[in-house]
Amino acid sequence: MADELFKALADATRRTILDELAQRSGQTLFEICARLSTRHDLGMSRQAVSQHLAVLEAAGLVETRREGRYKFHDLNTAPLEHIAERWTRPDDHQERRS
Amino acid sequence: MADELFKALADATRRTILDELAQRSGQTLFEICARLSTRHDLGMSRQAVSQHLAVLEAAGLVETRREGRYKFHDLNTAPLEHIAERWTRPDDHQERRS
DNA sequence: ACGTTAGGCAAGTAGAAACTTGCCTGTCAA
DNA sequence: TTGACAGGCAAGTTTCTACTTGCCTAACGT
Repeated sequence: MADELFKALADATRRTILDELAQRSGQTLFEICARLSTRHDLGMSRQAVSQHLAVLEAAGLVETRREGRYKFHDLNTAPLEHIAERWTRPDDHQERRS
Repeated sequence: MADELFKALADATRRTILDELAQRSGQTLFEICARLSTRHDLGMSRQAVSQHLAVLEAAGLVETRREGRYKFHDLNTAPLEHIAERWTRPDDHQERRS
């Protein structure tokens, strides 16, 4: 569960996609592809971006809604909020396996 | 720079090591190895743990001090504090490449 | 109806991780 | 000063991950 979040954040391209959605949420796959190509120097296939979005969605960082043939991607920052607390407030995260 | 931080957090074993140091900071490599073996089910070679610690240190999450033949590892949570802000306060992180 | 546009589904490949094994260096205690 | 202890370095292996290529489905416009 937390694993997918950290794995999703581990890739620089995925973090750039999050940046893109932070600036303009609700973009389609093709829009994101176009913006990554122009604004950043990421020449990547549509498939690559699609797979990245799938990883981000599995981590809960991106939510999608379909409308006709369009699929819009929205940023969800909620999973990011409590990352630090795991180690800054260690009492909350002790493993209780008794 | 930020890349090393997210890469460091991507691995579950490394996050467990951070948990361990959050509970008891200042442990040596052998102490961490022993505790990972007993408290968690991670049967790993000393080398593996050592390499994980190197990654965590490169990310700034662990700081070390040598005393004689002992090397103590301390947790540093500072790099964790502002992770979420990159996307929750997007204005602060726009790429300014003129 | 037909071409175009938006997106999905494998299967394959190249490179990067994680982990191991073996040996080597430095520190301390007896 | 010799042996045990704490740790480091350098391969090598295997597993995972990012990316590509090729084809396929669904929705829309004309």
